[in-house]
Amino acid sequence: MANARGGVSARDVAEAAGVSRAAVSRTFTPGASVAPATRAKVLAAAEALGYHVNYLARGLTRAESGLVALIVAELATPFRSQLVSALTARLQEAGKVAMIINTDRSDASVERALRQAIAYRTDAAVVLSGMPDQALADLCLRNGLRLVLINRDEERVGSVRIRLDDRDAGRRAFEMLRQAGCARPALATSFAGTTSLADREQGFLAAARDAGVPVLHETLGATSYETGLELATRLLSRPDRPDGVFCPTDLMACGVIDAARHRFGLRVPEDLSVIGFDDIPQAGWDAYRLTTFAQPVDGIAAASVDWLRTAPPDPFAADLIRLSARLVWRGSVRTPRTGA
Amino acid sequence: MANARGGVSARDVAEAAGVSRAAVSRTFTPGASVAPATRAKVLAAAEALGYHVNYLARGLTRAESGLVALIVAELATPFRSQLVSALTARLQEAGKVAMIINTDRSDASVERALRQAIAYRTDAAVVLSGMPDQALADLCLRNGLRLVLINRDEERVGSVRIRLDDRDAGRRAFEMLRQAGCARPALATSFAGTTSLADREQGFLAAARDAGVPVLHETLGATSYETGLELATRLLSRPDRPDGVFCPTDLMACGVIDAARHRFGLRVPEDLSVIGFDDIPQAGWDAYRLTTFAQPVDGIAAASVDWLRTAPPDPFAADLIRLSARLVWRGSVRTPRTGA
DNA sequence: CTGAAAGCGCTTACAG
DNA sequence: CTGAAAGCGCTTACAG
Repeated sequence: MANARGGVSARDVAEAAGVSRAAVSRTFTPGASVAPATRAKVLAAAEALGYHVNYLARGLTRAESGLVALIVAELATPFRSQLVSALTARLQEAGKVAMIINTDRSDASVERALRQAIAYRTDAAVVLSGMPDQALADLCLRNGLRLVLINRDEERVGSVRIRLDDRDAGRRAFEMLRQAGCARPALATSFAGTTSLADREQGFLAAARDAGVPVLHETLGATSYETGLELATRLLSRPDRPDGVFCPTDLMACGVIDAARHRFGLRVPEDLSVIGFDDIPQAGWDAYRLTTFAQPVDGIAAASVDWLRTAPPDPFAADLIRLSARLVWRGSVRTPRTGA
Repeated sequence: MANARGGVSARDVAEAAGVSRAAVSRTFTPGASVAPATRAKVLAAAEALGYHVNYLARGLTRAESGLVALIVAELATPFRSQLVSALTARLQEAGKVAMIINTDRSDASVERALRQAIAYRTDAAVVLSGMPDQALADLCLRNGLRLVLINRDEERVGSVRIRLDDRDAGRRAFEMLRQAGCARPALATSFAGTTSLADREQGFLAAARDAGVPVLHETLGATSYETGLELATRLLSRPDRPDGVFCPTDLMACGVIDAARHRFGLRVPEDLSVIGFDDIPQAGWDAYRLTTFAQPVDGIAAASVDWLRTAPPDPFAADLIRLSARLVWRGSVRTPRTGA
């Protein structure tokens, strides 16, 4: 009981059990060779004293700390919190523990977050928001931590990116609107500049171009419910009112639906078809029944943790894992049958 | 560059700067005395090498690790994720970092979580889900970590509980329904047995008893949207159909509103008044406009972190901090004017 | 299988 | 203000 915070250490246990400190260490190291009798004595003493291996000290001698940093902005958002939850669970299964670091998405705050991760010698940092430049990524590498970039576009040597087929989903969204008989499709976008968002939008626009159909397009604020509300208000106030709209985010789509219904007295999908992206829980609620693309949240988490466990560290490779967004058909898009 | 994971250490910096390791340490210790010139040399060398103080090692010598464990189940729920987000932010402001540990709320998993926190020598554990028994709490204390119990009822010596005036809110909910002219008030509860939930319900029931009004009461499942849907379905199928209902959770309230509207064709609040609790973002959405009690999420986070910073550790005291839930009046309860 | 010893990267009295 | 030294709590060859 002689350390800085008065906890119980391996030495206390060793004394109580009448063995060496090494024997205590071995007892708590899977696979180490300890005689059953020794082991039993150690375990008994440890239990009696309330001993727990100090992972901080262990992290100092071993190559791994067991810590993984999750770098994220706006954690309270439905999609974000689902992803963090899945990541935390998967990490736990793999014997790691998640440390969460908030950012505001600015370069400075992402840098601060990463430096924090380095200081704690986390085994890896999973970036959900913002984007470190290559110099920062190199700094991480040099300090022995691996980088997982989720839904980020630019490649960084020594890291893995996990991406969806956003562009393709955007195209499919357009096709669905066409098949639903929408004559005036619209796109509601935000100023949040992440590439996964941009890809969804580009895909939609490209498909429209190919089909020779003009699209009504409004852009505003963040990817929030409130933005959806306001965007719909603008779109639906136009003389050439759209009859179908694709939102790169479910939160925006919920806002669009509510504005259409409650502020314009429109019916969804009869008067306006709406397609979202993410498949947050609210998308399945009776008030929305939103047709949307589901992000494979658990698949993303599993792929991240798997890569960390199995991919050999390679400071020159920039890995890429592509996952698919699955269409979830609910009631917010007209079917040809229900059609106007 | 000689450690287990090949990172850069204070020794490397000391060599490069031509000073002692102690000088490097002092440069990164606020308030330590270092000559400006020495400091400058160290900083330059550190920058060039990409050095970061190893917090794991620092945590070994100092009394604090800077780590705080957040122990939580169902992180992806709106209220939970808001609280975790606020806690993380406040902790960060205080120079700490949050480690999140998932539980399934069972005693075994809470114990596992706490032992994990002890192993990492976190400065504190904030318990949002489940409840450690006194023996476990003692184990934490003995290992130098403080306990913050949020919305938990039983007191634990050596910890602080942060509680709301749940009982009172329950009473107020009943009064509101009465004033709205509801003749057949109902209570929709879940089987989730936390005391804050129970207190809200008890308060409601007690007020009804005092007023001599019988209350229709159904109980089911978890505190989820789905439970709300099902509970409303049962309640609204009864011959003595309620005209007002209090839900101890906004998620349940959203389910109740959706069932009333979309499955029974009822109007809210004209046919059914609904009151929730939490004030999750969705409560403010146009589809719900839910009248509810707001949990002071940031206040809870601030109080937690403040206590950690300022309350002197006392292994015999069981502190209690009471916060108020603020009524947020929106449109889901009839006003006497709109009344039937 | 076991213990003594060295080492991981820090910090902190202690002399100077 | 500065450095040598001891110590925090572990793990891991190294002998035995």
